[in-house]
Amino acid sequence: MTTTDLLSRLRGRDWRLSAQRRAVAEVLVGDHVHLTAEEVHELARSRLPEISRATVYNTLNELVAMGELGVVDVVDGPRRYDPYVTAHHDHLVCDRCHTIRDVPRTTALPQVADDARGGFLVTGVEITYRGLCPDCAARYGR
Amino acid sequence: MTTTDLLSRLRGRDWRLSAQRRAVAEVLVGDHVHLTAEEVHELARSRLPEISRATVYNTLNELVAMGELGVVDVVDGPRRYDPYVTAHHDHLVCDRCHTIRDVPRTTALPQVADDARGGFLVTGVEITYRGLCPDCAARYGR
DNA sequence: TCCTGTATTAGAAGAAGTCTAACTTAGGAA
DNA sequence: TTCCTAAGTTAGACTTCTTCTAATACAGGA
Ligand SMILES: [Mn+2]
Ligand SMILES: [Mn+2]
Ligand SMILES: [Zn+2]
Ligand SMILES: [Zn+2]
Repeated sequence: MTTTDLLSRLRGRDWRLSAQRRAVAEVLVGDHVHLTAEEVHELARSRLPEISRATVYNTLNELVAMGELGVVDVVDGPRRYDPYVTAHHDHLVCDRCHTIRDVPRTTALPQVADDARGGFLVTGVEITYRGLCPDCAARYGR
Repeated sequence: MTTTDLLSRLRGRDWRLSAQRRAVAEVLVGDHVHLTAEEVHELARSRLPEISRATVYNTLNELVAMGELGVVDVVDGPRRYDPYVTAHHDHLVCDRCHTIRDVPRTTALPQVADDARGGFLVTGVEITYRGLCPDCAARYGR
């Protein structure tokens, strides 16, 4: 199953697609990618050397606000941006080296009990599994 | 049901309980509390005016490493510290004002499918519901 | 062409957390 | 008691990550 990629989705949007924004979008390709802003900047520069850090941040923030990009927060270290928003999936995060791995969401979506919701409007749910990646488990965990 | 509070749990530990550490622990009381380091510092100062920011951070980090304190990351804004570690529970986070509400974990723990785990050692799982708190929903949401 | 709002830029500024090096303290040994 | 040592504390510098600012560039419409 091929999911529509970020850049194609953006064409169908009312959003000016400048050279800078295109460079950012072109870099965020693939379903299992979790880049930092710094990595996006680095990669975008290889296409458009003069692109600035501010524009990268601006663009990433806009894409997140548009729902075209997800954010994964690793607690330690910079946020990561996830272009795979077309299907729900969860994340496995290594507590040691902060590697992220996608895992499909098999279980039914957990729900908040009505009596615990207390007027809160729930719009989404994130499941984060924590542990040690194979490398760190070998070196460290038992 | 009364859960044992942080300070009582710490007495049973091999951990020197200085005046500073006690001030931090005494402030982290209650089951539905999610304070920032800054807030902890502020409150601890009212008990022990000379306590420093470094000590507050040191103590919080140690308590987290000891498993006596949980961390909640709100994506935007500083981390929050959660003394309610005696029972698993999940969090409802307002995307607008970053208020956190505890919700009991009703559903069975989600599991990572064996074939997706790929050698990853899973030690925990966090479920975060996102949405709008009652106030923000009234002001913004539909 | 000119105008106007949007986009981009470099660098300053801000927020959050960590580190350093000096100082204090509390026990234990002598 | 006095001395010694390890652990704890402190102020403030520093790092990292992100946002802001103010100047400039650009693009599309009148
Ligand atoms: Mn992902
Ligand atoms: Mn909680
Ligand atoms: Zn790892
Ligand atoms: Zn809110």
